[in-house]
Amino acid sequence: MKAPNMTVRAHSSSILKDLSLKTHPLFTAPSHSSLLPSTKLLKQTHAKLLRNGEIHDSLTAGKLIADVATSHYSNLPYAFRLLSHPHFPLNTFAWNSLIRGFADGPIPENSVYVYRRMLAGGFAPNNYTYTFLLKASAFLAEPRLGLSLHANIISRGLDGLDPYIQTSLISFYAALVSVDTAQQLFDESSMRDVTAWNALIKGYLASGQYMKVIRLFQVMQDRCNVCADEVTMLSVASACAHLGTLDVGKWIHTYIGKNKLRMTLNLGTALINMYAKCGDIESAIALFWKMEEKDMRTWSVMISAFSLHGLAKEAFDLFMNMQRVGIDPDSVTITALLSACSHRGLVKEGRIILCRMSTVYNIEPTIEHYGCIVDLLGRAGHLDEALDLIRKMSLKPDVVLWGSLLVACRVHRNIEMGKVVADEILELDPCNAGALVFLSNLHAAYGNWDRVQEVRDKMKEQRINKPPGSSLIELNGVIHEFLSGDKSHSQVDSIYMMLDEIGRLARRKGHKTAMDGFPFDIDDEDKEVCVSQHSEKLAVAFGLINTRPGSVIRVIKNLRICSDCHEIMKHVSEAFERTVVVRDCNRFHQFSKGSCSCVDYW
DNA sequence: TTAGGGTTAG
Repeated sequence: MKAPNMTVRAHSSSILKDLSLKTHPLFTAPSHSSLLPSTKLLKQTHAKLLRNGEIHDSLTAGKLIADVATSHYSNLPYAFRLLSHPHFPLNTFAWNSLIRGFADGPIPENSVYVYRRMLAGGFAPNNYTYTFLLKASAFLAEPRLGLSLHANIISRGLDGLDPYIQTSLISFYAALVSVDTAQQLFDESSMRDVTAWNALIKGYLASGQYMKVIRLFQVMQDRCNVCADEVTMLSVASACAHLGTLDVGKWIHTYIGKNKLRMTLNLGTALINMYAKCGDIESAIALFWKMEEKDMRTWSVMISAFSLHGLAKEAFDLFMNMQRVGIDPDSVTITALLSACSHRGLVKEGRIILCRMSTVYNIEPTIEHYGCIVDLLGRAGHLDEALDLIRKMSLKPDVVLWGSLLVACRVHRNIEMGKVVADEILELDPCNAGALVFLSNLHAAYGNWDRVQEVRDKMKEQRINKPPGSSLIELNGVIHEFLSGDKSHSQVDSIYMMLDEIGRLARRKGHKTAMDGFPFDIDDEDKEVCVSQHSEKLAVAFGLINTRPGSVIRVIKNLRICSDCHEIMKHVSEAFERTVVVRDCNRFHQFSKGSCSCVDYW
């Protein structure tokens, strides 16, 4: 296959030319007394080879470079000096070893510099050389570099011969260009082993095409007779977690056991995450305690699982437990903990965690941490404190951070602050749908219909839309998706009849449609119709029709559940004697006997 | 004597 996008390739040559060896604080050669044991040994070997003259033997010298370059990245300048010595017997293996060392180190662009020196010295790169360089280009998030390397691979006739290069290219295209191009390369490749499949599947996972991940996993085994391995299962488990498909998730857990795949630390962690994200917290807990080995990620995943399910106390207990067994939290652990505070309104605890971050845990707060705190303070009604925190923090606030505060302003009906926040958002992102809708509703509330029209026109002109609400529900391993007001499902008539029935039962219990956040210039009746056909209601109606009485109905929603749907779900759980679990973009809501696990705080 | 695919929060 030819490298796509020739225009990019034409000017990408500058990437290979305008480079020099970059330094890094970690590259500073350690003083003699602080030499790592292995470094000391390497220097002794070097000295010995110099003394006995074996350094002039190309194979021996190459081995020394390889050992030095792959020992620790602080030794990379040492390896580079060795290789630059005028009498050093250079060979491709030595060059590759140095490229490999730099590609895995803190400054991957140095590997490209070494590659350029290798070419200038008249050495021909081989198939090994490009696997290291393509990895470096992925680390550097530099598509032009990868495309340029692909061009070199083709011109040297190395494409299509080596499965390692093929997979490296698939992986590079999936990560930095497009998964479609990766798929094209994969289709044209004659060597589709499990690693190539894994690279492709990972590409679909990274691009958010989760159903495709599961489909590919099936095709790979059923039609192509390739056995999945632990790495495949990691991607499939992650796709299940995103989709919330518990049945498929359970099936892959069984598949791992049946096919005797190794339950690695990473795979166990991915499965815990899958169970938690699919709403089965009990299985997540059971697997967590069953795992003999747990690393910081395993603990963090479990803490965030508790957080997602509104179990803040359990999240804090586990956090303490984690430290007791000597595992330090990282930035993700703290995010999970702060998010647990947010879901339960634990303002005091959240403030303490923020204070301790840099002093006790040695973690500098990032914009995400501030996001959690702003969310926590905002939801709890401490709007002034949240705004003050944003103004005082050393980081530049982003749209997401302001967005959290805007949601809080809407919930607590602080119109004045909401206006200020919406302006801040539009300053950063003039097309931000959330801020524009807020302003439109604000003008409508004051009857400024001209201004409303102005905002609406702008949204129309720029084709700005809020993402449509979508809900997923799994039935017998098949995922059914519903959009708001969806009439495309084959069971449309019975779904809408069930929806009417739910509405009747709810009204009998005194339910009145809650239409918060809706444009004020739509007729009340229209608003009611819109709300009554929200995607999660359609999914639950479908679930009620198609599942046996008493079974749990699980729905995954892409947006935050609205107040009306939240109330309706409570009625459904009571009237139909069903547990309804809804995962919205923030957390889980478990409705049972007329109430929700979030105790109406979300 | 070197190589490809890896889960987590927001």
